[in-house]
Amino acid sequence: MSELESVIRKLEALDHRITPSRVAVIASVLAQSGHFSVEDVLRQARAVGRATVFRTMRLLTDLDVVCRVLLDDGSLHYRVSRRGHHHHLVCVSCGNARDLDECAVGDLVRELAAATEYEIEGHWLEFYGRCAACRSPVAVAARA
Amino acid sequence: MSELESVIRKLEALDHRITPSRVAVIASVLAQSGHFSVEDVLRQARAVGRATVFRTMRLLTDLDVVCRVLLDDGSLHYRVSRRGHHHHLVCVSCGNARDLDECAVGDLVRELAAATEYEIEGHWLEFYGRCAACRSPVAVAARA
DNA sequence: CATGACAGTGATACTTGGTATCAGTGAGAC
DNA sequence: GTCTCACTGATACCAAGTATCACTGTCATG
Repeated sequence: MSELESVIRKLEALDHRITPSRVAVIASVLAQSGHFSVEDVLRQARAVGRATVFRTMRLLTDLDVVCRVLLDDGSLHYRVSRRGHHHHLVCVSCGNARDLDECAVGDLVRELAAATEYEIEGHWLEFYGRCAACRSPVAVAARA
Repeated sequence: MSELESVIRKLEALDHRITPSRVAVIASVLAQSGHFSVEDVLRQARAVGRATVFRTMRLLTDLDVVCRVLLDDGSLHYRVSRRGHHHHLVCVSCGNARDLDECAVGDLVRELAAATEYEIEGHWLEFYGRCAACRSPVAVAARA
């Protein structure tokens, strides 16, 4: 079963209709490498209305098909989500994002809950850095 | 020395002028309890132009007088910053934010850097939860 | 088949949060 | 006095996202 089909099954399972517009958006999303903005999807699925793209992105977010990535300039991007709760490490130079295998703040959340009497419901964690490729002398020279 | 004076000194030290508009914005910022939006400041310093408020907020952010707080609805707020790098725990019910004493992901950053060959430059970490007051039966009953 | 309900649609107007522009102002240097 | 220049407010603008609305395709029912 292709990824596209599997997303479509998810939609069907929740009584959402499978429409050409939705398929176009989903296909465009799945074709993205790394993280992408709604604009990227809009550009690739020109036939689909702006509102529909936003609506479909929200649907996909609710279905955990994509997750949101907060860039260090404050802009919101998306990324195909192939696992559950996790965090991202975003290269500020080339823009690539990689998923971190597990959520490393679970212990922290428990400690915090005990220390503060808050009931902790969620958290945002993103790391920003420079990937190996962007740190290599070649890349550095090319940028200069 | 009042907090206001101390902020003014910081500005002076960096050759920024002390103007009535800036003083009004800074006073309004310092008067806020917890986190606040630019709109809150605009509302309290009506005589000051919109652009100037935004400009001054950026100045204060650069000077570490305030820090930015990302709310769980994605909106950006500010908070008077009385220490260095730290994170926030925001109550999703009453909106109060508290500072966490230290950045708990320092070790994590070092581990990550070793594991991924990224040079890690920064991170965003915010926790969302429900504070003790908002979890108390009285508060729960009052909300119902 | 008719028809009615309704999820979904695209165009478009709007809102929100923030930035760019620009002519004007006031304080200090000379 | 006058020149410079940081700073100002008004305003136009921009990007991202949402609300509205008339329309469409699908499906269940009579």
